Amino acid sequence: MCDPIKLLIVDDHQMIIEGIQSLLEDQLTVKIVGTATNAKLCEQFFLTQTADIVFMDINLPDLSGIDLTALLLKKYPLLNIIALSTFTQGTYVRKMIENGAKGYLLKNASKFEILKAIEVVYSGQKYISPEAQEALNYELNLQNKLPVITKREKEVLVLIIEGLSNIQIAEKLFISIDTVDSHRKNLYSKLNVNNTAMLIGFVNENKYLDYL
Amino acid sequence: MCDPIKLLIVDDHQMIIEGIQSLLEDQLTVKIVGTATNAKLCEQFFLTQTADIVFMDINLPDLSGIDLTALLLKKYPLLNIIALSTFTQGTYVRKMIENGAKGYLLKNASKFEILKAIEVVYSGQKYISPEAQEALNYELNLQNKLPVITKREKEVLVLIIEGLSNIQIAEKLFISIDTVDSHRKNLYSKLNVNNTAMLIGFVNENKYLDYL
DNA sequence: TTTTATCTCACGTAAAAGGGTGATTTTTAG
DNA sequence: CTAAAAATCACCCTTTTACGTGAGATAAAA
Repeated sequence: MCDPIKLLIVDDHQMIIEGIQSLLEDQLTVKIVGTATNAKLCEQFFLTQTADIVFMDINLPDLSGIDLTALLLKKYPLLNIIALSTFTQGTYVRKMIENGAKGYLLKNASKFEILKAIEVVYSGQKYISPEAQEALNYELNLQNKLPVITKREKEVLVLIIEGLSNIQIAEKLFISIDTVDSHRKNLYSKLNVNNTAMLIGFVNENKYLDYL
Repeated sequence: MCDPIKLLIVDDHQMIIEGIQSLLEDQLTVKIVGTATNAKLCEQFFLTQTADIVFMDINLPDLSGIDLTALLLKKYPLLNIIALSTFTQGTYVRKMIENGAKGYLLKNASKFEILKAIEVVYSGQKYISPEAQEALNYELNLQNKLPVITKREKEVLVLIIEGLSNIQIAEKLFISIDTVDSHRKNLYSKLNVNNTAMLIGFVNENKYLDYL
């Protein structure tokens, strides 16, 4: 018989760690070799030990799981990281996968699903939970449908949202007021709105700035 | 020796339920008499059974834990409900306490803190975790410092945020444009901003509409 | 009852936004 | 290298905001 799969759990919630341990304690094929409640402890773990699979929470106190994933994979490219999240936010799923995570699990996952994720990822494939996959599809779909704006337009957009007038924006970007006005008009046109409030509403509703 | 304290866990995350069970399984003073992964199942539980303490997650799939707390306490006023949340959002803490919850625990609570919360609440007192208390204080503090606006001003504010012009707002509220303009001016003055974008920015940053 | 807050409306002015059109330069990508 | 996209600027006109000031009507609180 082969060695059990070495699992590291990174999550700042003791309950979650205990929950996973409890769910997996009778499982001989998986062994929890460590737990970390923040990014720093996780990094320290890898200084002396290793793991086959990492369960990575998205929300960590010191560093986001998204960034920690990128950081770890830069050092240890062969690591199998499975995201562990409370919410099904397409943006998170997308970013984790982009950063090299091999799987995405929700915290309401059943024991069966957890084991499946571990096995699938350990065998070299990806495992994304159905809800997360759906959110990801929705996200990618939405992303394709969202209007594309240019770099400069984004700069102007951000400043508009911050409450600057066209004049102030012009001063800040060292361009003419007319140019700012042009960018503003193009934004209105592309995002299909016709005043500042609607512009900001669009950005908020679609979390538009996350895409740029 | 007295009977163990009957505990009901309401949380849609299997890991959390398992985690709490695992943390409390060697504890003879507490017995988990049920678990519910949504509001409906929780209500059904109380049709046939009862509990001394309820661990109530804030984020449930069908109904928020905040609303479910209010609903349960209307039917069973003597219930001891302890909120269970991932995040320390002052608004949540405030609303749960306002709705009659007897305690507030974070999901990164230790076994010791969980037991303490159960005991304190069971003895008739309130238990709010330090972080939650701090957030609550901050919230209440902030709340006192936030400008007060009138009912009508709020109506106008909401419509401004939705992107309506003064004219459209005037039509909607059956008042003159000048009146809308007055309300707008008063809003700007009270919230210390000087254009629409800053107004919306203020509302978003302070989650201002939650207070009204 | 009397004060106070709220809601209402009006007038006027200056600044800014909203909308259209067109044109030049610079960058980027095929 | 060349076509397309992006960024720049200009001018026009209308509408809307922004800001000030004042004031009557009504409802709530002291």
